[in-house]
Amino acid sequence: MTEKVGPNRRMGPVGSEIWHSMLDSAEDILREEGHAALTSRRIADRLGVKQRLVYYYFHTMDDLIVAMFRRSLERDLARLEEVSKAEMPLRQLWEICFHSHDARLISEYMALANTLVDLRQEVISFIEKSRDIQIAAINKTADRQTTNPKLPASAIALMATSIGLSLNREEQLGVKSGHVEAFAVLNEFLSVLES
Amino acid sequence: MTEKVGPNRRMGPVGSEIWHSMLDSAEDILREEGHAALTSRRIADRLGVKQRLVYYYFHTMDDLIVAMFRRSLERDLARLEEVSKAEMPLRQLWEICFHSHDARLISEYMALANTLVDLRQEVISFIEKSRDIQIAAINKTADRQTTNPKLPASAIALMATSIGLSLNREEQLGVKSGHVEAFAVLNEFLSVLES
DNA sequence: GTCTATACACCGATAGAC
DNA sequence: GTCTATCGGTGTATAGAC
Repeated sequence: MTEKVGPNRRMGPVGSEIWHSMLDSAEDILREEGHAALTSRRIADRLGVKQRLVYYYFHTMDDLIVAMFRRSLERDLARLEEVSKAEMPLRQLWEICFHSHDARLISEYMALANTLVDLRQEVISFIEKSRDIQIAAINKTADRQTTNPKLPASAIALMATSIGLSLNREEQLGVKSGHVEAFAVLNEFLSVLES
Repeated sequence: MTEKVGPNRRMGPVGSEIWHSMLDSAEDILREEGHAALTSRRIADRLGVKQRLVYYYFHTMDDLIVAMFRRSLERDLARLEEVSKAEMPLRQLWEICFHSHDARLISEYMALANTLVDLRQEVISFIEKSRDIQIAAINKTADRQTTNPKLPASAIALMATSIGLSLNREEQLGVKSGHVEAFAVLNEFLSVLES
């Protein structure tokens, strides 16, 4: 599993225990201290190892960031797919969308994606895949919709996700205006689709 | 207008021409190259002056960032207030929300606000003020709403802004799923409120 | 697998001259 | 108002030993 990179640079195995530990630490740093603190030295410090070791497991810091995002992306998609097998999955999907994501982490990834091309590709891929899962779930309940005219499933998926993101973000910031009201609207809509 | 800071540090006038030029450059850098490139040296380079001068006009880089955000915040709020004087301002408000903001710049500010306390305060203030303006505008058209039950203005404001943000961001990323459909839904809703 | 040691670039911030 | 000069710190990434 070891791999060569530079002229004299060996690489460690992908997916090993310490490989995961490093991504765990990186994620904690990104969430707790932000992108400016996400450095190879601080990751190593958290684990009690030397900085050099980070570069044994990841070619560059950019690669580490992409690997970190892709790992959580795969976990999230697996969860969405699992939940959407249920008879009436919309409420659970909404719970995942709203509760299981850290708004701060998301905003850090979004900013990083502006300059990191490979990460941007992963972000796009995640949005498209999760939307497809949501659309399929919403379509299961299409005949229960009472709005006139009926709303396309893709529009519902996009709008619900958008609102979830903002509610999440604003709650973390401490903004409250409109939140109770928006929750009520969404709850009513969900009740119509899933008794 | 000059002001003292450290023991031997003079400060330049706030609001002068070069003060604005520096914020303009900073904004360009943030939009085009991201937060990692937003340094005093690069700002100076863009203007053809020396790095030291940036610290003549701003105490710290954090102060510069806050000043930069506050300046655009004030411009935006003034525009929102101006537009909302119209008889039927909702379409114009929506246009501003959707078209006049650079999604990339917003995401950089959001990430910076995670770690920069003063910036976070400005962001919160902006969200609350702009929401209040929107709510007032929506309330003007309350009697035209046909949904049952009627949606609270604060919920409409939050939801519309959220969807606008996401549409904007996703269009810039290149994601298309659900966009045409969501636009149609919003357009229909706007048509009901403003013939 | 983990380490020491190191090259080299860049950053924030300041003192003080012109 | 703008400059030269500089300090101390931190970052990425590599070579090569144990």
